Amino acid sequence: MFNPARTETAAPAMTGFLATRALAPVGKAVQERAGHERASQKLVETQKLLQERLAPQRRVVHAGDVIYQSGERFGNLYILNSGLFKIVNLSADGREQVVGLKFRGDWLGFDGIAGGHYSCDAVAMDTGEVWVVSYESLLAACLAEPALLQVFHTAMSREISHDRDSLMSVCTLPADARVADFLRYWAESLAERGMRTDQITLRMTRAEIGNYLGMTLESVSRALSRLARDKVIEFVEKGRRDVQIPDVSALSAFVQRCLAPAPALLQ
Amino acid sequence: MFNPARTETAAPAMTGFLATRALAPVGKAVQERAGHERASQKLVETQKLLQERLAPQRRVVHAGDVIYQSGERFGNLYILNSGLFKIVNLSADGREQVVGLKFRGDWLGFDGIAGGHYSCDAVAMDTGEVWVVSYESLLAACLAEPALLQVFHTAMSREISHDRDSLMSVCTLPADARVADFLRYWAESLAERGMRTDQITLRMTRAEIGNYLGMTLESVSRALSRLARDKVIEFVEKGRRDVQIPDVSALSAFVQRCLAPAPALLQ
DNA sequence: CGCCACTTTGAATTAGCTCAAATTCCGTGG
DNA sequence: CCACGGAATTTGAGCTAATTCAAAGTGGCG
Repeated sequence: MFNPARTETAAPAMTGFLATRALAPVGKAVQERAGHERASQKLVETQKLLQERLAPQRRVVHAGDVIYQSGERFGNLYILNSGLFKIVNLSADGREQVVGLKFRGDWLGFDGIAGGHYSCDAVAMDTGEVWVVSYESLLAACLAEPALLQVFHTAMSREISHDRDSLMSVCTLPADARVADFLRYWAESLAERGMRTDQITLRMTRAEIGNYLGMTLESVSRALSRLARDKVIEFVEKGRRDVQIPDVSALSAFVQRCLAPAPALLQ
Repeated sequence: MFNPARTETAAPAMTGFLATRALAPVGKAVQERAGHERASQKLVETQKLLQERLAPQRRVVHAGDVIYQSGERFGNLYILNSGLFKIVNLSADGREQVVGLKFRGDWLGFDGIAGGHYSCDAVAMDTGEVWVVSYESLLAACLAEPALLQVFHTAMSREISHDRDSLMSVCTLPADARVADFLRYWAESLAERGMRTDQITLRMTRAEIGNYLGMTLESVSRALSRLARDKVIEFVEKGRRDVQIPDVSALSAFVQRCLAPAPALLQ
């Protein structure tokens, strides 16, 4: 639930697609940038369509704010305009699992459609802005504007595909590679959204990363140390929350190295 | 792709919701059965609605038939009327991962909506019947009949929730518990669909189960042996593909036992 | 009847976990 | 501005669950 005392109305100046331009991409490879520019442009158009057709309520959230909780009655979907959010599954016996990380452009709340109640928690990890849309009004708007329906279905479809990729990562990659793949995905997500990727801030503890990736916090720490030793990433001096990724493709190469069967040191 | 030589038109007698009644539930606990009856009834109504409004093309498939392949142009969604299907993700570097198992009532193809191409393979593991619906015609029908839209969204929502549960299972459960939880889910899925659950046939090899659960085939075999030793399951004599589950809740209890911190053997 | 694919079981190995200790960071209050 | 304390992180050492490797065992099917 939103903490009412902390709920604010978004200041118009920092919202909408205008804000995006201030954080223009700083990528290196020109053709990659072109792809990301396209994706970013598409995102901006989508946001515009949503804004015009739905006039969603905008809410500013802060780290720790709960957007919705497991068991709560379903009614709204949430479109993320900025900030970072985590999706947490809670089992009957108390196990807790981070099952998703969401950025600008992602939607929250799909899990509630089927059963009429949300089946997980959605929590802000950072200051951000969410657009609140009731499912009913979304459906109504979709009837008038089929393009909106396509946007909605696309968001769900992407979520399904990404969840499957997560499962594959957890099931087939060793710990070090999983961390590298996680950083790669994060960097690419930022790039697609038109944000800089050379230096990213992990707004989570090692324990949260580990939980999401199915390993212990110590394993995450060791993996990051190895990545730094191999110069695939670099820690920004003072503080280990900020990570520099000089070259995203080096992360993919690291993953492949982890998967390579034999090191073949000599000969 | 369907093998054209093997594609048949479904015989009317064995299709539709009438066929369901022949496989009425054989559950034990009365209240559980009531819940499953309800779910089963809902499923039947949904299938009826789809049939009336969409008049989908019906196809009989056999073990090994590929419903769609990664990279193939998206166009159709598939509603499963009977049979068992697996969803396989393939990574660029050749890793292969079973990311889903689908039964009667489930839908296939959602992953294709976002990118215009399917992003995984869907393969039949058994003889079954799928209803083929083009995404376009589905959307058109949804405009005329909003209940259909709800059915469609519910199917996607359930898929998202279940994918998250899978991730949680892989990330938080030890190998033995994962196998037990897998069997529990399978049995419950069958029960919800009005099929008998006391004796189920695993239509997959140990290797496939292991891949799906993120462990080796040997680990699956050992886990099943331990489950049998603990009388949680029982192998039907002659052949180890058929498993008897006298009491589904014993599987949940086994999972909890695996999670218990200390065995506390003495004192 | 015999082949072949699948399964089971054992033994040795190892990746990742647990436990523990030292270090760093950051907010808070003097 | 700096000292302090708690939380997060790093790193080491030993341990364990699960893997790999290997060898039987079993069943289905031509």
